[in-house]
Amino acid sequence: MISPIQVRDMTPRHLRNSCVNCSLRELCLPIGLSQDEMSELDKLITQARPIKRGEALYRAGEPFRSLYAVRLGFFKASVISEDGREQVTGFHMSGELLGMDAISTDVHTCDAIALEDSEVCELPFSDIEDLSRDVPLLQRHLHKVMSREIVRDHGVMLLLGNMKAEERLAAFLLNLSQRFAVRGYSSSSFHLRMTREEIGSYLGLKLETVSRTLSKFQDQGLIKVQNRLIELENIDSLKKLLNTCHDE
Amino acid sequence: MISPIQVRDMTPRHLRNSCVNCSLRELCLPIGLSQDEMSELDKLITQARPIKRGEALYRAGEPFRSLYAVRLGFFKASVISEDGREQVTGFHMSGELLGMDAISTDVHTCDAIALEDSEVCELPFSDIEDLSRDVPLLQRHLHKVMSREIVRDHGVMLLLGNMKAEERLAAFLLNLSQRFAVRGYSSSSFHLRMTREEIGSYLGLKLETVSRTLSKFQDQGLIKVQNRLIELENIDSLKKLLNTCHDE
DNA sequence: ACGATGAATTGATTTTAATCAAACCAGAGG
DNA sequence: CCTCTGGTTTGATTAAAATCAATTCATCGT
Repeated sequence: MISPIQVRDMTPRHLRNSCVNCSLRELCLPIGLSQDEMSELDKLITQARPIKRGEALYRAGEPFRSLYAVRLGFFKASVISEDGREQVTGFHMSGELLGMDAISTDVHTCDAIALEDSEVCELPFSDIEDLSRDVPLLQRHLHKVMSREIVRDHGVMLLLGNMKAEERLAAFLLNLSQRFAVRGYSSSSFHLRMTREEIGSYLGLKLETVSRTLSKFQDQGLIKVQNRLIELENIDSLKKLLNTCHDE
Repeated sequence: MISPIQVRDMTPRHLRNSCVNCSLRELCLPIGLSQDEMSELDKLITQARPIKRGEALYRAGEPFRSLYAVRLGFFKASVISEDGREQVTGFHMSGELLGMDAISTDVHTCDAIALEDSEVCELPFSDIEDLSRDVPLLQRHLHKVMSREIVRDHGVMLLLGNMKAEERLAAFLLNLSQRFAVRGYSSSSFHLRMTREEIGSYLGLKLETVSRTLSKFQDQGLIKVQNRLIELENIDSLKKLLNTCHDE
């Protein structure tokens, strides 16, 4: 049986061959399924579906049928307000689950757009529910994954409600860094898949502010920026930017 | 059997007597359980627990065992960042469910503080999971409730990321108004249970800005403010404040 | 290789909300 | 009834980020 640790340390390349593995990281990884349960799960998962850069995996308003596990690539999820303002609610990379917002109304409430050529596994939600009735570990894990999304959202609220531009950017870069690290990529050097405007939308800033703040970090020797390539040169100082208490 | 509409229209007073009813609105209301299933559910629910104004229902760091359905009263939920900044993540009133963030790690990540004398039903989560394996409608509904929380959080992100102070306040007041209405209270006249500072924390504003903005609304004849008593005098104009597109 | 296009940077200015500061008010307890 | 306290309002000033505007840069297709 595959232990959580083993899979967690696998490089993305290793994850490519099995669709079960792809969905494992977020949906059903740390749960120790039996062989039988694994193969049940396997049946559930349809062929991997490729999504080209710029394409939508789904859009707000479309009927909800499935969750999607990102197998490969990079997505942004965003909501559009009635008056047309976009708010990016998250960036999602391999192993993460998309579409949980849609369960509540059986209609997608976000757009999910691929920011690079990507692949997803489609997980029909009614199958997940059926299976999770028979496999308590899966049930438990589904709940954890949804809860984790709520916790993540609370973190973003804290960021948007309390932090200054510099802190937001620092938090953003450190978060990306950490997530790349988990996936076996460099934590200190990575390529941003999104525009400054999309970063700004996520962080509640205008694109000019994002650009300026990145430049400032560069001037301070914290990072190196070459267009979308970011190198973190002083992670500790970035972290200090976050922990420094400003008020009271 | 109780239809959703019936219960939805019940006044809070009617909801007092049965603990099942209290948790119905959010957790298991719109699902049409059989009598048997209802009584199963009933067993699960422990005695209502009173929480005095100012007391914590739970605090971040405490082990997670149960979700809580607010039976009566008013709560704020808030996260504290490492450096001590508070972000109110939500206000919760009767019929709403608290604690879903804790499922992910089995530890509470928020504080939940009563803003007036309140009562909650404790719903041991392992019981919910057990029961929801046998009662698909409950399973489905639990998923919907968690998903709704995610959608709600996305709405807050949109508010924090995109809106100006006036829009945030307008959205906040209209949201409260609507939620009071659903519970059979006046939608145009209500008492704020929270301080200006708590409103500000939720909306990503300082308390002075909240106060000033309320005063401005009053000057414009949109609302009347007498300390914590709010009267909405021109709901349409408040809504217009939201829908008006400012950029592009 | 070259122009076109979308993205990013940088500067100048304005707007917005935060901050600092000083009253003011309402309710609780003696 | 009065005082104390926490909460609120309001004003003056400052700080932060948005906005407006102009280049510059990078990529892609021809």
